[in-house]
Amino acid sequence: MRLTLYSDYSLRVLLYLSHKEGETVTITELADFYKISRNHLVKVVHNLGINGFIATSRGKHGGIRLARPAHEITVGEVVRYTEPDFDLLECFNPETDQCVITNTCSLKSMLFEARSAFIKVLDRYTLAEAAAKAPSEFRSIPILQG
Amino acid sequence: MRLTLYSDYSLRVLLYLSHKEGETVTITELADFYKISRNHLVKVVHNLGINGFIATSRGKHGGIRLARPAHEITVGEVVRYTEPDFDLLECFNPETDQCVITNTCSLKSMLFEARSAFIKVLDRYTLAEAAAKAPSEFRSIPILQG
DNA sequence: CTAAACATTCATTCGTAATACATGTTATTT
DNA sequence: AAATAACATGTATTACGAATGAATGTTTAG
Repeated sequence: MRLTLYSDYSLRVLLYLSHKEGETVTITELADFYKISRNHLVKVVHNLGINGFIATSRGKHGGIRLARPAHEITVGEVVRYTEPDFDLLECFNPETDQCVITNTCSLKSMLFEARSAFIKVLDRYTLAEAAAKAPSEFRSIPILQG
Repeated sequence: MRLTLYSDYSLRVLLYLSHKEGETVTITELADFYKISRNHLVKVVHNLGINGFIATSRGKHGGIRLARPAHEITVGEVVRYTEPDFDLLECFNPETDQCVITNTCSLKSMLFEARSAFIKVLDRYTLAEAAAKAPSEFRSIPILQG
């Protein structure tokens, strides 16, 4: 279970902008700071603009900045717009589901509930909080690797 | 955000065995019932055996059956053993993390908490419950597709 | 001894995330 | 008006790992 690097990069861009709220930042500056592919960031920034998280301006002295205050944008909201999907099981997508027991097993609703719990946590946190130093780690339940 | 088909198939195998608790079932029977690749199931079953979820017996009249009662095996436990990892962000794996802000941002702890909430829900449900008909859907928080 | 079953390893396919590239559009500056 | 610096947008390529396939080994019942 992973988020895409795309979501990861999207959050990093918004975090950087949160630190410099109000200022205009260029993609090149972001790529240099994070030491990641400028080409990939181009797409990430483009998408963030389309979804209204950032305001973009072209031309000389152009760049990007947060379109809304950092304390009004939740992490959950961002992730919902950047992840391609949240289809945990085959049966989550009725278009492609071919499982023969979809109608008689309740795994789907269990995973639905788990997914909701996941998103709910992320909806409680804003970019402003994420940009602050981590207060502690919430890893109360250890994850075992198979 | 997805689980692997491998985890999906693992759960399906255990669900089938839950329905036939005590009986011995062959991989071929499972593949026929679910109409999925027998080769893939071979691996799934092998892994479930290694991790103690099922008891396997070779030779004529061999097969597999649950190694523990269905009501004692939680969905969360299974998923933890079948998913390759739960590394939601690059910074989740210190071995490969190259993010330059890992130490000053708190996204990691937020995602940790969300992940714990996710697993916690799945730890509440057993295979016995999953094998029963779904009572309802818990989809309280709608997921938007980017 | 044979057949039926799982055990185990290796090889291949395939989807898609990740990346790279090329060209277009806009706006500022001189 | 021209040059430049920035984002916009679409296309192509690469790379990784999940998914699948195949082959051989081992065990057990009859």
